[in-house]
Amino acid sequence: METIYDISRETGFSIATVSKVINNYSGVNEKTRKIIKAKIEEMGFMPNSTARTLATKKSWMIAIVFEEEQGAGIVHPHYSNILQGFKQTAGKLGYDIIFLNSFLGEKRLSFAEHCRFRNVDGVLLAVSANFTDQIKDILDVEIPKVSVETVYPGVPTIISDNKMAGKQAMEHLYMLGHKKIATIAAPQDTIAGRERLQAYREFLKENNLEYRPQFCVEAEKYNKTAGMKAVNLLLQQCRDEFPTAIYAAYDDYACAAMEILTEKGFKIPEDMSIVGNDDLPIASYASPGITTVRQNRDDIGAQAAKILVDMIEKKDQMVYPEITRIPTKLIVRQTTFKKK
Amino acid sequence: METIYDISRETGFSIATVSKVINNYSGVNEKTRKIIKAKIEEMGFMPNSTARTLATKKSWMIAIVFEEEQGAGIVHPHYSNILQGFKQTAGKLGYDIIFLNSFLGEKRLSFAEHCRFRNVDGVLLAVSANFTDQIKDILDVEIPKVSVETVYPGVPTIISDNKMAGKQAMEHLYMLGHKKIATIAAPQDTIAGRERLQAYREFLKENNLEYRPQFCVEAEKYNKTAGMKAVNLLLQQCRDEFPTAIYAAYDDYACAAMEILTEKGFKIPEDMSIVGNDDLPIASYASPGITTVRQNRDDIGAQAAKILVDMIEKKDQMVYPEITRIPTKLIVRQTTFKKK
DNA sequence: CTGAAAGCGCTAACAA
DNA sequence: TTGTTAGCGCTTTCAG
Repeated sequence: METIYDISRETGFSIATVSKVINNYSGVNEKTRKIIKAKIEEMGFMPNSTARTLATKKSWMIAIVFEEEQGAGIVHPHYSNILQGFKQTAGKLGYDIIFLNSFLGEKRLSFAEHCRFRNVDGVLLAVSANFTDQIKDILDVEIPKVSVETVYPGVPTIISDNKMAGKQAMEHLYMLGHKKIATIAAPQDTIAGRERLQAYREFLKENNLEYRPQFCVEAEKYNKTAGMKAVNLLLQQCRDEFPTAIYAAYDDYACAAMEILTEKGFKIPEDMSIVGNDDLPIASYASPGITTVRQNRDDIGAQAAKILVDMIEKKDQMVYPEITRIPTKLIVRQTTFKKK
Repeated sequence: METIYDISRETGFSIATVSKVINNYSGVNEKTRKIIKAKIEEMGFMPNSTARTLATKKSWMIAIVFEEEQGAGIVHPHYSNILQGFKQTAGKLGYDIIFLNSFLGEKRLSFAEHCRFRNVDGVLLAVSANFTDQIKDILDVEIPKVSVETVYPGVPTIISDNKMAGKQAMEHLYMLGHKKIATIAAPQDTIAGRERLQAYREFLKENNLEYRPQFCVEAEKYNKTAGMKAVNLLLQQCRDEFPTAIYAAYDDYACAAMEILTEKGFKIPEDMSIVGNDDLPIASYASPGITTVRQNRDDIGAQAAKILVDMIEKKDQMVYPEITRIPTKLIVRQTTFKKK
């Protein structure tokens, strides 16, 4: 592998000057710059990031922390899409992404230790609230970090505007003429869950619609099984008077509702309108396609990258927004119906 | 940040001895080892991987190359699950995963250049055939690499046993009494597509079932839209005589078939049995759940990691299997039915 | 505008 | 068993 010494030797200039042209520094004669650049090209020289990092204390690497549980982390479409957006803009800003393992060889390593070991410049926290225990050591380390999905004190968080999401879903249903709208809420120990439910209640109030407790159930988890349970409970609670529409605060719940209702002889959307939330792949795969509120995951990732890089590069103590909201968007498909 | 110099100063031993205990080398008095270890613990010292890499030429990093197109790469459940498996076993073997960008700052960088820049020890190619152009420069670089999904000459490939998959699907259908089995083949410019179709034809032959060309269509891509097109073509071709079962070589096609057939008044599985392939999330989400052949992605990832690390660590020119097959498994759900 | 030299933190001969 | 020393490839003062 060529080094700056090779370039130096071949061109007759010192390694210092070579280094200067590599880094596009000023204070180099245009002529010598040309010569050196040509030689670099000719020899196919590529700088060594390791040596550079050792000298500058800057690795141009961002660590990313995921959960490693079944169905979560990188294999979940929500996170992988955020990562995609993050990676792309971080890349354009010059940073590569490194995945932190909780192992270093056979030895267990905390995420914080691992960050130090690898000299990463920043970290992206992409974990749900119930993973907090395993990353809390990282919260104390002084390195810049941002979070998506879960809010940690002192860590700028980039997250969907869940209130907007809930409102968009409700507004759509209301515009279609629905007044008796039930909801399957997401777990209330997550922000998304709380805010979507809050939006539901606020919408009712603002539009002088009655809030009926029996129209409101909470799923225990973000998955279809929990959704099934919640739907069954809802149906049981509403035996006397059915809603005409459901705002399912997570697409899996919408999916569960469709399945159960269809089985019970309901026609979707004629007998029951359903709006999901998130626009997971299943929403468009399902038949009929599920009307839902899309999270702009690309943008969440992109904003997270931008803010993180800002934090890394502007060492000055400027303050970063504790929480950045990314707008959501209603996607109308076939599970919602104009009430006659 | 503490360095070995700090440990050296505090304990009175030289940095060489400190280094030796850090690396668990022999030739250090047990007593001094204890002392040094204690001090390391006390000061919370953590070695600096950058300095280590510079000195040893080994980064303990594996690069991973993904496609960056819509719906492919990391956001596709197939790849993200493989990555999950890969990451886990690579991690236990001491390696971290780094994502290569095609950018270094504003400058475009080839994957090969990027590998050199980052001093990675090996690379995992996780791309489909139609991405070959963009990675072919990496094929020439001398660094160890493995591939999943696509076969490149000279690169050990770890991939599902697609023949087994096709056979398992067909056998299941045959055992249920089906003789008129159609197939929706996956693109024939991919190995998976070719092998699954081959298995279909071989199965027919081995069991003296007639091969009818009109029972066999090929989708253009690995997605639902292509599946829809293929299914419509199939139905058109079979107007005279319908099959009683379909082997859809990709779950999206199975999904498409279900949707179209249901709409046309078929009852699934009573009127038509369907077996998919891959066990993507949609297969279990769908209602009825799709019987399919599962790819063991965890294992693909794990094997890939093992082989790659072997290649990295055993410099000797031992030969690695050009292609490693990972067994598949039939997952019976509700879209297959015993023919009366 | 150019270059000499120190240093980033660690490893690995080689001496002692 | 321990320590000295010379790098690894690059950046960065500071002289010239």
